[in-house]
Order: sequence, then C-alpha cells, then structure tokens
Amino acid sequence: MTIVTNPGKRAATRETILDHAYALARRDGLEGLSIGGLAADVGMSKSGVFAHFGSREDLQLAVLDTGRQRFLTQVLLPALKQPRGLPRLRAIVANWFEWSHEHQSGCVLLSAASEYDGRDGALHDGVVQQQAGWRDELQKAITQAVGLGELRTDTDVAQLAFEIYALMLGLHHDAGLFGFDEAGRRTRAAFERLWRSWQT
Amino acid sequence: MTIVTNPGKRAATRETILDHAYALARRDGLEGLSIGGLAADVGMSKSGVFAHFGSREDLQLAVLDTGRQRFLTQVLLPALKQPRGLPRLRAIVANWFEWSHEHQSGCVLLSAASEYDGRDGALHDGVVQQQAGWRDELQKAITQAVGLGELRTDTDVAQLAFEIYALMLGLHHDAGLFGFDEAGRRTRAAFERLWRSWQT
DNA sequence: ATATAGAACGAACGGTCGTGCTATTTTTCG
DNA sequence: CGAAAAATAGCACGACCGTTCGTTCTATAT
Repeated sequence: MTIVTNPGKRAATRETILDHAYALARRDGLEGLSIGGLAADVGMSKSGVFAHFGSREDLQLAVLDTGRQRFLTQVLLPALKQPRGLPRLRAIVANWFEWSHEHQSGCVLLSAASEYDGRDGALHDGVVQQQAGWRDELQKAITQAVGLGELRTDTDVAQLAFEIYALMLGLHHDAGLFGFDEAGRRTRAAFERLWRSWQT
Repeated sequence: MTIVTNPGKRAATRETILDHAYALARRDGLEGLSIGGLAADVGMSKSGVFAHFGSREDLQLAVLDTGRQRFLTQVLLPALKQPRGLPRLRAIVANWFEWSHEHQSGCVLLSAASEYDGRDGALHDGVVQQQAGWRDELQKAITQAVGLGELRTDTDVAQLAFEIYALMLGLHHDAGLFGFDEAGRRTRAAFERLWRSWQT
C-alpha cells in the first residue's frame, strides 16, 4: 500500500496559476493576459508557468473554462436547490445579480464574448459554446416555469431568455461605467416589469 | 500674408490614418490597436503615423472620438429630421439597428466600454463621457415624447433609456455570437413590448 | 535661385511578447 | 538511501511593442 504524498501537486499548482490568471484576465481580458505578467503575479518563472499549459491559447482556454465553472457554481448550482419554476428562475437572476456585483470591475466571460465575437479559432468557439450553454440553462428554467403554469403558456422561451440576458448586460455595462447602485436599481425595476408581463 | 500651401494635407492624412485605425480597432479593440500594424495597413512608416498623434494613447483617443462622431452622424443626426417625440425616438432606434447591423463584427464604442470600465486614465474618462453623452441624448428624446403626451406622464425617463440601451446591448451580443437575423427579431419583439408598456 | 517649413522615412532604442531547449531542483517510489 | 520522474528555473531566440532621432524629400516663400 503506497501512500501518495503529493498526489495532486501538478494539479494544485495549475489551480493556483489559474486563480491568478483569472484575476488578471478580469482586469485585462483574455487578450491582455500575458504569460510573463502572470508568472510574476504567481511568483514563478515564465517557463514554469508555460509548462503547465503548453501555449498561450491553451492557457486562455483554461481561464475561460475557469470562468465558466465559477459562474455555474455561483449562479446556477445554488438555484437548483430551489423548486423548479419561477422560484428557481428568480434565484438564478438573484445569484446572477450577486455575481455581477462582484464582477463589476470586469467579467472574463463577457469581455471574452466581445473580444472573440468577430474572429474565429478555438477561443471563439469556446465562447460561443459557453454562451449557448448558459442560454440553454436559462431556457430550461423558463420552460419549467411555463410547464408549471407560472408563466403564460404562450411564452416565447427563447425570447424571454434573450430579454433577461439583455437586462443583465445592461446591468454590467452601467455598473462598470456609472456605478452599481443605480444600475442595480434600474435592472431590478426592469425585471419587475418583465415578470409582470409574462406571469400568469 | 502667407498663403498656406497644402491646406489640408496634414489633416487629410490624419483622416486617412484614422479611417484605417477605426477599421482595425473594430476587430481588435482599442487595446489591440498597434502603431506598427496600423502603419502597415495605411502604407506608411511607423514613425510617420506616430508623428500625427504623438502617443499611442492620443491615437486611441482620436479613434474613440472618430467612433463617437460616426455614431452620432449615422444614428442621431438623421433622426433629428423626424418630428420630436415618438417618431424621432423610433427613428433613433431604427438607425441604431442599422448601425448595429453594420457593426456586428465589432463596435469600437462598445468594446472600449468593456476594455476601460475597470481602469482609470484618459481613455476611461473618454468612454464614460461618450456613454453618458449618448444616454443623455436618448433621455432628451424620451423626455420630448413624454412632454408631447406620447408616452405616459409618469414615465421614468432614465429607466426607459436604460432599458432601450440594454436591448441594444443584447442585440449586439447575440448578433456577434449567434447571428444578426435571430438577434434582430428578438430585439424587435422586445421593443414592441417596451413601447406598448410605456405608450399612452 | 535659395532659404525655410512640413511631412514622412528609416534606423535604432530598451522592453516585452510567446516559445523552445537545457539544467537544476524537487518530489516520488522501490 | 538512491534512482527515476516530475516540476521548475534559466537562458536564448526572433518578433513586435511604443518611442526617439536624424535625415530626406517636397513644396512654398523670399
């Protein structure tokens, strides 16, 4: 029986690097992320950091995935404890608010969306996949609320998902430029109207 | 009395450079804009381009202003020919749609907003000023519609401006990632609902 | 014809970029 | 403890970065 002393050394270091990389990417975007700067931030050598990913693009993809995981963990997962339908949908939006509040100084997922929407390559594909996946989760929650009769039966699911997403984009935009407080109030007010017009 | 010989030579060249710079910045953002790449694109030397602006930051500011001018020229100006109130407001939105359609592969103003929202410096200030100015124009048009009795007298002007802006953010986002056609339809549908709920 | 000013060029600067390659250190395991 | 393996450091590379400087070319003014 062999006691594994440091079974996850590599993985742990990788996690540490990604943690710093995520923080840096929040400020500068995935395009602004440099291996040299990241290494200095972590306290390692450039080559040491580099060895964990093999290329800058793979690092960027890993950071994007880190963002995806964190977003789902903070926004979607806790909401799944709420009963399906409107309560869960509202929980998602509430958690999303919280996320937006903590990320008003920069969100990797959103900046990635605007950095890679007009190009092609692995990062573009990753962003599209991430965004499509999230939109899908939103639509799933909405569909359940419709099925339970909490939203009008003629609800256009994709349409409502779009409008929810648009409001959160507005929140992020205004929060970043003009401050979170007013942006939050406006977004909340808009959601009030939104729920009212789709609710049964 | 000295006759200035090539009266617009310098200004004309500057305009040409800015034209190319604007196109490049649409793809790569203001942060991705490099003097070397720009010079190659224009067909000039790096130093020749550089001399027109004095610093990269001044170039970026000039490109940002170019974007502001073009946006206002294409979106606001033609709408001013429409009668005040709802017709003008709808014209603004229609022109904005057109702008968004042409800029689905990247808009300098929007990418700048997300590039500089979490920093400080001249570019941040410029972005905030540009965005606040545009929001102001929107609110002005809305206020007129309220004054003319075309929108409910209890209309929260800033709130409506926020929601309009959020929808256009949603349009740009979805158009860039998933294609303009569906995004356009969703946005149009959302506007239908929006007008209906604020109209008298 | 000559002097002057403006515009663009070309070379070079110190830095940083991403990426290889080779040591060296650290960890794992018989 | 010692060998094998993994992780990190060190160094060098070519490319590009923004910026500076001196030069060249051209067009006007004297």
